[in-house]
Amino acid sequence: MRPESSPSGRKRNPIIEEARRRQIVDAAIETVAEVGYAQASLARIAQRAQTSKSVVSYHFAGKDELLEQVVTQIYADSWAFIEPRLAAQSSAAGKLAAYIESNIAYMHARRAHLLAVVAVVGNHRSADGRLRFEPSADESVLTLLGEILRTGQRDGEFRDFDPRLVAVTVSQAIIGVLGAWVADPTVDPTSYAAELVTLFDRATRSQGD
Amino acid sequence: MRPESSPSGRKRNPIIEEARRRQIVDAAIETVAEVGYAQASLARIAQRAQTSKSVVSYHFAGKDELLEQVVTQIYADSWAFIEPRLAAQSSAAGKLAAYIESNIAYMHARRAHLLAVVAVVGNHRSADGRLRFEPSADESVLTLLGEILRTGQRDGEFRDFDPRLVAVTVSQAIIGVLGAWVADPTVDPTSYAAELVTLFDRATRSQGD
Amino acid sequence: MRPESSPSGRKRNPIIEEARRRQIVDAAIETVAEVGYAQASLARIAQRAQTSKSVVSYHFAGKDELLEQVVTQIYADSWAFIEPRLAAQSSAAGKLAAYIESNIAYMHARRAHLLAVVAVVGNHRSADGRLRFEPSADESVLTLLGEILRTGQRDGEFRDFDPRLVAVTVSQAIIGVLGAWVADPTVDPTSYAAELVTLFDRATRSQGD
Amino acid sequence: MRPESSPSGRKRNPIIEEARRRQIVDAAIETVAEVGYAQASLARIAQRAQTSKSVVSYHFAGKDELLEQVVTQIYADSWAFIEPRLAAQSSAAGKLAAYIESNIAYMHARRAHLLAVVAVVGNHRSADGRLRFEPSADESVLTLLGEILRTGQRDGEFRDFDPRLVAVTVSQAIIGVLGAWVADPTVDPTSYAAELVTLFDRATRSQGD
DNA sequence: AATGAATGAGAATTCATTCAT
DNA sequence: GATGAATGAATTCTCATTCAT
Repeated sequence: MRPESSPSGRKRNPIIEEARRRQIVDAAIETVAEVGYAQASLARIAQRAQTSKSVVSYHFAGKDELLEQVVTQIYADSWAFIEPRLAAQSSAAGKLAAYIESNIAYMHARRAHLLAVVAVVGNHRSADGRLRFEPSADESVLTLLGEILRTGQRDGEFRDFDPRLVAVTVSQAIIGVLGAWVADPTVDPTSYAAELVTLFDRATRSQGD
Repeated sequence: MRPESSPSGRKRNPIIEEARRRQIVDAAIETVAEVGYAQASLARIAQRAQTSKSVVSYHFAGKDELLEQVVTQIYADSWAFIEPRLAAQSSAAGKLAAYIESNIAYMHARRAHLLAVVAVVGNHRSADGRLRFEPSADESVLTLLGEILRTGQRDGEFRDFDPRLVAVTVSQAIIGVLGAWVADPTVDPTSYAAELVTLFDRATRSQGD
Repeated sequence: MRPESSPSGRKRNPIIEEARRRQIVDAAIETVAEVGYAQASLARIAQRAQTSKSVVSYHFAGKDELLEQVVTQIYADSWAFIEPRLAAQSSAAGKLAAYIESNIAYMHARRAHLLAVVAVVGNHRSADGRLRFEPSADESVLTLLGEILRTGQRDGEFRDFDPRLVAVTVSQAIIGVLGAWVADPTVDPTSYAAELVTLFDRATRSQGD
Repeated sequence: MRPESSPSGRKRNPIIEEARRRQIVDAAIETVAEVGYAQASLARIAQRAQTSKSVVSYHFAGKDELLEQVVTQIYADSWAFIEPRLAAQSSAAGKLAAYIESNIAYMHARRAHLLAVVAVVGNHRSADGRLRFEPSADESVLTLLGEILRTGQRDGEFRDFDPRLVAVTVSQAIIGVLGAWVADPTVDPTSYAAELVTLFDRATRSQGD
């Protein structure tokens, strides 16, 4: 439950404290990316962070909190990258394209982040045995995509389809492209992203366009 | 999801031996589906198979071989279901639709198989730390889809696109639909499958059609 | 949870199994007696039993079950010693004296048992933080003593007093004598037991006697 | 429960220093009372004292010194309560009754103190593994009781018995009454104390009385 | 063919203590 | 005088595997 239980507020020395936490979270990301979820022990994470298990335990309530931070941090980072690129587009089709391309671009530059989120989100469970995070694509992402798609339909940009299905499909397609690149580094995610944009453009735009 | 034969595995008393192995593999599938890859210990699997750990160890060289059998068996089963449905179609578009629909239909009827393959394929690693199976969509599936798509392009059914990208996207879309259903059982995979067929039809067919 | 989870009944090889469990319980008794409850780790117990921690974990579901066995076994052993001595007496006063003397005699011959029960009963707690056993003197003992005392009152052997208070006092007096002996080995529990019998005889017998 | 003065403990800034120490000792008492000796960690004690572990470590040489203070302080407090009540009695029988009643009255009003002393005295050990305090009833108490009893015997108030045995028995009886109350709060320690006085009166007074 | 017993490695976590500031 | 950060030892427990029978 966080270092000590100081009577007053939350953090005590935000400067050092937060730096250390970040360093450990980064080590956790790299470790999970490299050896996978099941093999990512606190010992290994600590080793990569160049500390001992107890330091990790000091800064995080437990493995659970650490792994949650991994996901939370990656979600926040990626959203900070994607959001302005979305905002720069006015049409629904433009936003959809920006979403696909910025997502792929972000992860293309951060291979470990990609592997870590996928691994943690797909495996991390609470004590009751249920997955702690939404499987594969998180709910808020689907909501966001759903809104873009629905807006496009209302404005006549897109044809009639089930927005949730297409949202799921877009999400998975992005992961697919990234997965193909991870499995075979000669794959170019950028050009695949462009192909994906074309593909979904055809799949979604209304007849007349 | 994978065209290949099931065999391998040296036998001792083919008759009883194989029954026992099957029973244990089934228990492994259910266990992984229920508690996830990381929590699926031999003890838990043995418990569900109503035996003891040593029996499991006796019939399989180790946990590795057992989990490989899990994937191998599910690939074989699903291929036995899908293959005839593919063969019944003559056009590339028909084959593509049959692929999508039969894949989803198979897993729709076998939730545990779906969860188990995804979990094992995404997590199981050899001693050197590399994934034992191709991540998310295995190579032979992509090869098969790729051939269908290329044939369709050659025959003018499909427009010009990167067959590998579309193969990856189709594969992932199927997983996406199934994932949506697992997360929310009110989702109807059959109608989603139909939507997916439409979506990819639009995305792939050549201009004039 | 016991070794494995064989499909059939409880124990598998009662002969070896039970011997090993007994050996470990004995080691636990000696360890707790020697180093106290808080310092009695599974490692230390295993060491004294000339095995490894994992053997202990194999035969007992956990430290909890082991320590419960410690208490259960000592209660059973001591009762087997005391019961016939109680039965040999017909009067309530005789039974009371026999109870005091046989209790002290039993523990006098088994110093480690005495120290272990006291330590475990006074310290062992369940996850919710409550003591697992009745504190200091267990309920069934008080019930038994209470019945003897009440019988004596009904038959006119004993004066009028609160049977529960006297039961508690007798119980504690026995522990006191044994504690005095443990702290100072020159104390003779046998003669103290005799003194105690006299003391409670005077304290309980009805006026006229 | 123990005639002795509280002092010791080197001071730095007597005024604030001593207040802080007292506060921490109180927190230790409550913690031990609530969770037991083995679970009373410095972290938990600090938490209840609304500070951090390092503050505790700063004010006390270590956990050992803190727990010793717990016992010392309770002994001093209880003696301050009991002593005047003893002094008010002139006869040995009166002093014995006053001892029993004031002891029970003190602890009746301070449940946490009772639980804490019993727990610490029965468990706390020095590095060599020996109990730091005399087990269950400490020596000075027995000496005091012994003197009362011997005086009573010399003056003809009490019959002939081993004063040490009776001292031990009285001590344990008091703990027994308090233990019964702790286990079952409906028990009334005051009336049990009165019963105890009667019981020991009968058990100790000389024949003719 | 089958299995109960054993085992050592490694898991997460808690602990009392120290130290630089 | 006070404390946040760090740390290494030790805790219980689970694991996959091996072996004698």
